[in-house]
Amino acid sequence: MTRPKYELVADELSRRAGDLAAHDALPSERELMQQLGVSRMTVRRAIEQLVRRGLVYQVQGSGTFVADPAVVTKTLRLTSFTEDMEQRGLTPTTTVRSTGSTGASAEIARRLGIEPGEEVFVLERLRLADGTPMALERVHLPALGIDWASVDPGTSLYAQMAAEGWTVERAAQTIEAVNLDRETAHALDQAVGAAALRVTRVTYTEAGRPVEHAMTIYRGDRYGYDLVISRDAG
Amino acid sequence: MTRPKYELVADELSRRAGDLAAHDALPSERELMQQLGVSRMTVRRAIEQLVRRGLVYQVQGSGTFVADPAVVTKTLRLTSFTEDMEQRGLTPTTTVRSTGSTGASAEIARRLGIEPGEEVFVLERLRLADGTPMALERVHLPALGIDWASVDPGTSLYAQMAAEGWTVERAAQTIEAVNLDRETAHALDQAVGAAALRVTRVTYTEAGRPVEHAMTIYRGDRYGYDLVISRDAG
DNA sequence: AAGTGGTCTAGACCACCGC
DNA sequence: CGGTGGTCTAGACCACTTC
Repeated sequence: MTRPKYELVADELSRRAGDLAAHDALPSERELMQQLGVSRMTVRRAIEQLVRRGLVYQVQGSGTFVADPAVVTKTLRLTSFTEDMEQRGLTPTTTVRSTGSTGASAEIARRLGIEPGEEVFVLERLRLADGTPMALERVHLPALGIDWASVDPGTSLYAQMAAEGWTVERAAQTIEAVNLDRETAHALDQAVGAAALRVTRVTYTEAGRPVEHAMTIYRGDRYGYDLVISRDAG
Repeated sequence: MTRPKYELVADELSRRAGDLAAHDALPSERELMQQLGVSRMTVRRAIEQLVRRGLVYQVQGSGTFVADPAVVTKTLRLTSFTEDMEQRGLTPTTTVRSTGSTGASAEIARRLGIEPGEEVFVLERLRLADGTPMALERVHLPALGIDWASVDPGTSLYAQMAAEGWTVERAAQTIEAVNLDRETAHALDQAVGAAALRVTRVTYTEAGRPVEHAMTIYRGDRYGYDLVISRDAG
């Protein structure tokens, strides 16, 4: 399975765009076909990727131009805590506070698309970055045919699911601001009442099957949520 | 300018998917070409849109299937406060607290890609939903050749910019949790120290030109930030 | 009028799935 | 093996910008 041609073309164009100044024009699509020896559709598909990354922009009747690099390419991606921290240059670690099984509450069952009372695996983990507590996370996992009790809860859950054929693809999140209660404040080494971000996430496979419900409390003084959004909806 | 054919096909397929159950298969691409009298590329382009919206998913060698509808299609879009509230079934209003011009601070200048001290228009607005204060917003606008002082600050700034040829396309946001200070708490009718969301946004045109810097404080007890994100980066 | 991106066609071959 | 989606070609015409 070699890389498709349009990705190679995208790489090449990405390199060229890097050598140009903002708002400089790239060669026209027809010129690129000849230079690179590919069809126009392949050129267009490559450019389409760069447009989505915010690297170039197109103007009908005029041309394709290098975008101003200020926005960077920090597109919104579904990432794990581990990836997230590593991207910030921090070393992530995890302390497991508790594990176990329970019957799903009405709320959790609704969000996971299962019946209330159905068995779910519950996991509470403290997430640290460079040894400092950053977040407290409570995860609910449906059975999925996985023996969660025998899985090391300190490792990546996504990797475990992937090994069993469940590939996460999409997540719906709600971000809220909350004041820390006594217990959570203590776990995060914060003052009671300090502001924190509560992120509630339901993760889905490509087919829309919910495979994880997670509620995470992030320290407000150490964590911010960065995202780039665009006007169209795809 | 009629709607392109692939959008009509996407509409038709969207209708059909609605009549099917989750995980039912759509007709194959080759069958759809014949049924709809279009080429395969047009069919694929239509399906591509539906995949991005999370409505269907494709499995190579197998087929195209209706996704489980639980995720909804609430994709992340760049919206205004007005659109946002209306989507939640609330009536948005705005109170302008102050307007004026000033020299850009180093931080604001950096983010807007202008020189420190360069003139920016500053606008502070209280945003209400059904009469209840929801957010306090401080906006910094670069000149852009627009006479901001003569613009009604209670209306949509994006609409004003669009009228002058500046189309917003993308925004970078940082979401943080903060405890309300005395002044802001008073404006939002909240207790001092209550948790709130601080959203700092820089808005860009498609070409990457910054056209707005906004810092908005949302009441934590009345506002949550919903978003759907996917694994790939485009 | 010439050149650009936007849409669309009619083919082809490849990689993968399920029988 | 046949059928599926994934990639790719070589054309064509349209809508738009620029001169």
